[in-house]
Amino acid sequence: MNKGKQPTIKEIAKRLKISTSTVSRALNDHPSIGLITTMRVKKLAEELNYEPNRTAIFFKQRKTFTIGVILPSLSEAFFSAAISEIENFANSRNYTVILGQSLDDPERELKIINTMKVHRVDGIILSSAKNTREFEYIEILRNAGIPVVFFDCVPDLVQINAIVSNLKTGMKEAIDTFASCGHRGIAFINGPAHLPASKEREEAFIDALVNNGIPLNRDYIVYTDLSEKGNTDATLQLINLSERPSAVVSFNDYVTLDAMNAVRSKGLTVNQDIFFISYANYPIWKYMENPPMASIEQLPGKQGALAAEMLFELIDRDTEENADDSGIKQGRKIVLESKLVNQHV
Amino acid sequence: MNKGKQPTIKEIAKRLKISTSTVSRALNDHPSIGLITTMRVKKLAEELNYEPNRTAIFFKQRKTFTIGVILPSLSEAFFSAAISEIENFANSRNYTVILGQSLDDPERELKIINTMKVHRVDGIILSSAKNTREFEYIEILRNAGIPVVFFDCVPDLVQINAIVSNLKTGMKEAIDTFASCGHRGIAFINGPAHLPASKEREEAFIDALVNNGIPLNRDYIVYTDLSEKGNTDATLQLINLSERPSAVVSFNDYVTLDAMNAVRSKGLTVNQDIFFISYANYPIWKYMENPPMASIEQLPGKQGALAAEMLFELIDRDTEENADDSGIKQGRKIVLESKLVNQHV
DNA sequence: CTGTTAGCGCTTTCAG
DNA sequence: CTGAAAGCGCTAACAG
Repeated sequence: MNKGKQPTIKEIAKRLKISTSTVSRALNDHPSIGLITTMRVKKLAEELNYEPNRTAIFFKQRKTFTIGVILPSLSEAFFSAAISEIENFANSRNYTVILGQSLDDPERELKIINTMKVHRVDGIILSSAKNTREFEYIEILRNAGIPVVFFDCVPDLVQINAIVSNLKTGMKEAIDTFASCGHRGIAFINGPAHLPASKEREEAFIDALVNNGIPLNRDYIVYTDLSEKGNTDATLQLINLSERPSAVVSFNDYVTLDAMNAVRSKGLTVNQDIFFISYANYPIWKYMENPPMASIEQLPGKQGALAAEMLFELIDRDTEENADDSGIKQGRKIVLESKLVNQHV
Repeated sequence: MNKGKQPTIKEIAKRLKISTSTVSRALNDHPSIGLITTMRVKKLAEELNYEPNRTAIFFKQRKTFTIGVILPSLSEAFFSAAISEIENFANSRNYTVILGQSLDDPERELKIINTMKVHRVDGIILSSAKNTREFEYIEILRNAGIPVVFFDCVPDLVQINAIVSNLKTGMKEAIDTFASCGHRGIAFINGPAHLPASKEREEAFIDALVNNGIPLNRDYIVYTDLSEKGNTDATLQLINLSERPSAVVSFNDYVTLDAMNAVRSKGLTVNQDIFFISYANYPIWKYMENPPMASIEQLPGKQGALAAEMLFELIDRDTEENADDSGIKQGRKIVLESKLVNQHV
């Protein structure tokens, strides 16, 4: 029960009657240390059950081998898939992941970012809170020299690193699919208008309609704040139109779930009176008796992995002390094409 | 662009022509420092945008204000609900959460535990990997003086701290419900036999049958390894019996999802030919047209919060240096009753 | 190849 | 009320 009596290099040095620096070097396989000494040191370290005190190393090296991941919510399937892959990647590099959920609250987000800064994380992966409009933290982190990679919810700025998913390709496929099935009344339940993700979807929606020679009906675009009530209301708005649409693209699966409930509550039948396609983030369709017609896959796991990869590149670059300020890395963006998958029906 | 030129207490001391110790004390509101000095120090610190270097503090204080959370999977709803609450709780105490997913692999689990030990976390919350049979890490962590709280998947040992959910109450209610609806052919799709959680469920299942005067039919208890195939196979085993059961309790929602698919694939109808109740961990029933009859709620969020609470008690206790070894805290367990909820049908 | 020395930033006795 | 000095455990010039 050698409580708290963790051995240190000093202890090893004393027992071996050599200096601490030699011990340190031996332990780190420094080439300049003789093979025999190295062996002796390692052997004793083993015996004593020596473990380096990383807090000392962190302190000394100004590096923590820790990255921060900040997400709106840890309990949404999209994000848990992403973090799962991030953790995986980090783990393979012997990095540790620290975690924060913003709950889409900008204040909370800022607080988490500060905590992470204070913990001196080596980098941050961030999916911004939906309601964040001011991105002061970008400046804060830049000053602190902490690299950041965004994904999913990416601020509409140039000088940032991000994994973005091209929402347009998937939307086009969705509309094409609907059109080729003969649908003309195609509606769109979009998310909050201020989100880049909403704008992009909407543009793509309109483009795709035009492409298919379907005239745009403004009533067919409705908005939800993504709450259950918002989703339901938006859906009812569509259902109550004199000319009810027969096909609906929606912002994401959560919206679709509520929408389908609303549809049923009105005595209509999914996949008969009305068809759905949505951006995928909830992997349950295979279990539903009447799933949407298809999903636009956004590959959250892949996005997470790519974000991690990009972040580690930035970290490595920093570490290899590019003293020159070319290190002001211009924002780099990797685009991931969304695409239609899972023809459920 | 004061790159890397974070001000230190030394800097403040110099400018104010006082000693670093005074600065340190002032910053920490030490009572022995004069009000005026304290003010001056704080003011300058503010101006310089001083931020204490936590890595130095961690090093000095042998405390990292970080807890580790290790879960089998980050992408299962049950666990994301739990971690979400843990993060919440930790956040409110200004602690940081570091994260690891074992993917139910004992080796990986051990590796993560070592990483966390090395990062000197102040405590760990752990839901053990399903396949872990050897709990050497308990000893390791005890020696390292890192308190641990288990939840959900808890080793069957006495000297550990844990939040356990009493699976029996819920099972009893489930069987009672089935029985009161007139079901006599009640089956049980259990998880891997070696799990404490499976054993407990099975005991409760048998007890409850007896209680309701229903004779036990051994064929009505089947097992799955929780894979999709395992779930399907187990279900088919039941369906193919000469006397098909009319009601099924299953290990958890994921099992039920696959089971319901299997049932449908055989041309049977859920909630007509066969009824389901399962331990809840997947919040989607409200969206299903034919959900299970009810769910046995296990309150993952609450379990997480309780685990965090218990862990912080242990940490605080340690910190208030109970040098005496009464600190060999006997295992304490908090039991959470599972109960039947969501009468979906 | 190895030892000496200094120091990371902060806290904390011990003396005033 | 304040300062001087030591030290946490480790690394890294700089000397041999």
